[in-house]
Amino acid sequence: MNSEFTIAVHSLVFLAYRPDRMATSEMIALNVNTHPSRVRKIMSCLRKQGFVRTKEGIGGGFIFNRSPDQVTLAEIYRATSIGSIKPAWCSGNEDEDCMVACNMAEVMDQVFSEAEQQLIAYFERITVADVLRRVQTAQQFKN
Amino acid sequence: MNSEFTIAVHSLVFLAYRPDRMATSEMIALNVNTHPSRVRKIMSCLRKQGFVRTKEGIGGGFIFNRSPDQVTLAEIYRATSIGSIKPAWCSGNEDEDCMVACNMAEVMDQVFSEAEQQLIAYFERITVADVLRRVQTAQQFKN
DNA sequence: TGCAACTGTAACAAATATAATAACAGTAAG
DNA sequence: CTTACTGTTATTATATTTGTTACAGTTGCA
Ligand code: FES
Ligand code: FES
Repeated sequence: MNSEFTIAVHSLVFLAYRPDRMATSEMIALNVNTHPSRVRKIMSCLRKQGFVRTKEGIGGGFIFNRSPDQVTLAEIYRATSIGSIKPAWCSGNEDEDCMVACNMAEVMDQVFSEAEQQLIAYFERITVADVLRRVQTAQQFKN
Repeated sequence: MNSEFTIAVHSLVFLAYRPDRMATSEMIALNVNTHPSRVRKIMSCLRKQGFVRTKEGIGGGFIFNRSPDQVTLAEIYRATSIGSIKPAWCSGNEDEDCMVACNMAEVMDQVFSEAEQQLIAYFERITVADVLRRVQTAQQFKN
């Protein structure tokens, strides 16, 4: 899995945390620890799916467009990283004269696809608000 | 996830498929479609965990050391790829003066770790023998 | 005993994927 | 009309993954 999912979740949690639920790509990038351009790219994706809206021009930025306790990690995963648990590399060889060589790629495809469904089912149970609460809990344990 | 898990599963299914449950790294590599050296590296790992035993020297190779219907994908995953669903890149920054920046990495760690448990729970339900059966089924649908 | 066919392991090279950065057009506020 | 922002693409740097080579160690067998 690449880290777009992580960045998307972090960005939304950060927005949820802000009183006005708004921040610029620069502020988010600083918080997430990456480049503003990368944030914009991923947020642009989240905008197209309705998670956030954007305001261009001066005083603009990204604005959380839904309720943090309604947005699940499953939705974010689907929006940013669907298919990413399956490795790009596939085993086997269709030209080989062996049932295993010819069909393993397809079977592993099924397996990874079902595995991803399990993952999504788990993410379904966690909202952005939950993650923010976990952050608060983690913070408390430091004090 | 890198593809060591895929290669390990494929190799064991291939061994299970063979009447004598034995094959050399060259035969496996041809079937899997990779380099014999890569197969040896991964099989060496499986040997240390008792999935296979090896015979060096002439007429040697890798031998399935357990019953294919007793070996689950969960065990293979744990042996080869534990921790790999979590991306290496971590968001946040401990030095930042923000609760979210400081704790997201830890929280996402938890989330990915729990997600991986779900994945493993699913893999627990699939054996090498099951995968071989799926291969056979996939083959039938081609005829 | 010596050759041939294997595994075990490490080192290196090539290919690919990921992340960072730069650049610039478009937009809105003031 | 300038400033602060997003949107998007292109490029570069870095990290990861895969392929390949090399060679020592092991075993069977003529
Ligand atoms: S920016 Fe990569 S999936 Fe949206
Ligand atoms: S060879 Fe990579 S985990 Fe075993």
